[in-house]
Amino acid sequence: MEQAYNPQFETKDLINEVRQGRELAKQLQIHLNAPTSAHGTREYLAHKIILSFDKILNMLNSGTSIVTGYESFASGREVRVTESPNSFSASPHSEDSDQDFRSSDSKSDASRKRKAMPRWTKRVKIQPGTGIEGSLDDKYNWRKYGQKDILGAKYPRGYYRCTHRHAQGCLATKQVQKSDNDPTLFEITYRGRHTCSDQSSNPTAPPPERSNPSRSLTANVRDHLQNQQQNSQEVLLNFKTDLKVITEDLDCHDQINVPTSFYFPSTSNNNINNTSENYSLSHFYMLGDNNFGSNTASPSFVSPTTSGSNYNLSVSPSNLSNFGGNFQALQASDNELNEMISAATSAANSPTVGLNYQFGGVEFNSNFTFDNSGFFS
DNA sequence: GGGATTTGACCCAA
DNA sequence: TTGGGTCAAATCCC
Repeated sequence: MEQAYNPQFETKDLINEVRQGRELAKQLQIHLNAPTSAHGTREYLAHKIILSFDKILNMLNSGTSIVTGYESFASGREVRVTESPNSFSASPHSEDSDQDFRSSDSKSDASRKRKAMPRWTKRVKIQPGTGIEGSLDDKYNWRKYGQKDILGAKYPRGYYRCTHRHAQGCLATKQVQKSDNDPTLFEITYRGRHTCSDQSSNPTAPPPERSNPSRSLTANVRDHLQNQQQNSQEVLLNFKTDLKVITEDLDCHDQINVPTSFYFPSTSNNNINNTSENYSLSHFYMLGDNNFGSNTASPSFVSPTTSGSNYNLSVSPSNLSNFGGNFQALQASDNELNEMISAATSAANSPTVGLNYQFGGVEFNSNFTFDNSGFFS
């Protein structure tokens, strides 16, 4: 069983705090658009917002799972990545079930080893009709070893282990569970890091995985996805070139959660007006570089395919820095806020939301701080 | 024939 | 006792 999320706060307090933070962000938005607004006022508002975020984090910090960001491979697929550094919920055989791994260690040792396995969860949304539901290609070779009907779940859970488990002793496993409410949404829980030679170039980052050509996506579909991702990254690079973020006045940069990069999804109604001094951002999503520290699980941020956001943030690049990358909060509607809180406080339904908080479709990770000096360089 | 998948049985922590 | 996780034989597929 998952370790229960233990909210040491009242949900209403958290909601109030988030709302207060949003109000502050809206005020900041107004000041950002007002040419006569004093710089000190903007800084004060930004500082208050950060304090509000810190307070929210303190409220949420009792959880066990850490949302490390989003990962996107293509339009139509959205991936939320969460990580739980230590697995306290593993079932007895989740990692040492094979005879090969039972023989050397005692069961208690194996259990401790298993509990130390890193565990993280992706939520992958796929487009219906693309034919990738069964594969959910994630670039490692997986072998299915079981399937179980889970109590209360509409769909069975599939159990996969690394194909190289026997040959190379790779202990990585994953579980694939289709969402009850949204059949296009899959929750993939990974356990253990790949130690096989088939791993990607960054063996310490949990999510990177390699395809299994024999039963995964067809080459055409995969190429299509990769091309789309590449196109997105080109957009990103263009934006990074055009946007210069000044951080010299940012006095709280050491605690600000900043994504690795920003991404404008080409399919949404974002409006990037490069011809004017300001950038009008109706959808300002974040895309990661997968190059964070070895202890983070692919802290990439992706574009959830939300649309119709009620808030259009118009900022100049220099002002952008004063908001420290958290301006996504400006786009959160009341409904979104309620959903965020609901998700963060409903451990029974979503055991991986421990430190999860989300603004306008982007989740932030309390353990994930980023020194933005040199960011966008 | 060999590797992958299916599925009923088994194990064991809660 | 229950239910999640895994085993392993049977079956499928290339």
